[in-house]
Amino acid sequence: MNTLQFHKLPETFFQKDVLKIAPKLLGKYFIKKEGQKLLIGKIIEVEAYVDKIDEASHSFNGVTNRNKLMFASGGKLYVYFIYGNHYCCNVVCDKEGVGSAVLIRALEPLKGIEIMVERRFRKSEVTAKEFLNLTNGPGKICRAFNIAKDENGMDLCGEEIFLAEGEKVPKKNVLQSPRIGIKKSKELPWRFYLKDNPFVSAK
DNA sequence: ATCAAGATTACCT
DNA sequence: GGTAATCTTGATA
Repeated sequence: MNTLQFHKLPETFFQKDVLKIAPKLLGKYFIKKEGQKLLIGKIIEVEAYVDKIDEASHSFNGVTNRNKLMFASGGKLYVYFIYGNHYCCNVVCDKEGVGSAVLIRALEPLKGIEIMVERRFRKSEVTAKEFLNLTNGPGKICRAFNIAKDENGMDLCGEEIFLAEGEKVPKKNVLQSPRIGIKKSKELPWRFYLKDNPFVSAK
C-alpha cells in the first residue's frame, strides 16, 4: 500500500476558519507513515478551539512558548502535554497569526491496528471492548499513533503525517455539542461528531 | 522560587 | 459515578 491512492488534503484546506474546517474533518483519514508501516484512522470526533473569543482555547491569552504553533499557518500539527500523562494532537487552522486549531478527539482504527493495540495495551490480542477503546479519546490516539512532543509543529501535508479524503459524510450525520473536559466557555457548541458511531469518546 | 490548573485516562466501588 | 495519578506550563494566587 502506498500513499498514491490517497487524496491528500492540501494546505489550502486548513488555511480557513476553524469552525468551517472542524465539521469537514469528520470522515477524513488521519494517516501516519512509520517506515513501511501505515497507521490509518477515520476521524469520528473533533473540537474547534477559536482565537480571541474562546476562553477555553490555549490561545486565548496570546502567544506563549507552549501554544505558539496554534498561531502558525494552517496545516501544522499542534501537540501538547496534559495531566502529567497524556498528549493531545490538534490540526492548526487559518492563516498565520490566528490562534486556532481542531483537537482530534476520536478515530475509528482502520489500518495498523496491531501496532495500535500493542502500544495501548502491550499485548497482541484484544477484546471487542478494548478494540472500541483503542482510539476513542485524544490521549489514546496519541498513544496509539506514537505522537508526542517531537511531533509538535510537524507539517500535516508532508510525507509522514497527513490527512486524506475519506468517507463521504451526510450532513445529517454530523452532530454538535458542547466540548468535553473544559471549565471555561463550556456553553459553546464546538464539538462535532458522527451520529451513532461506536468510537465517539463520550455521549 | 513557588504553585495551581489542566482540551485525560484507568481503575475503583 | 468517583477519583488518583502525574508533570509541564504560565502566572505570581
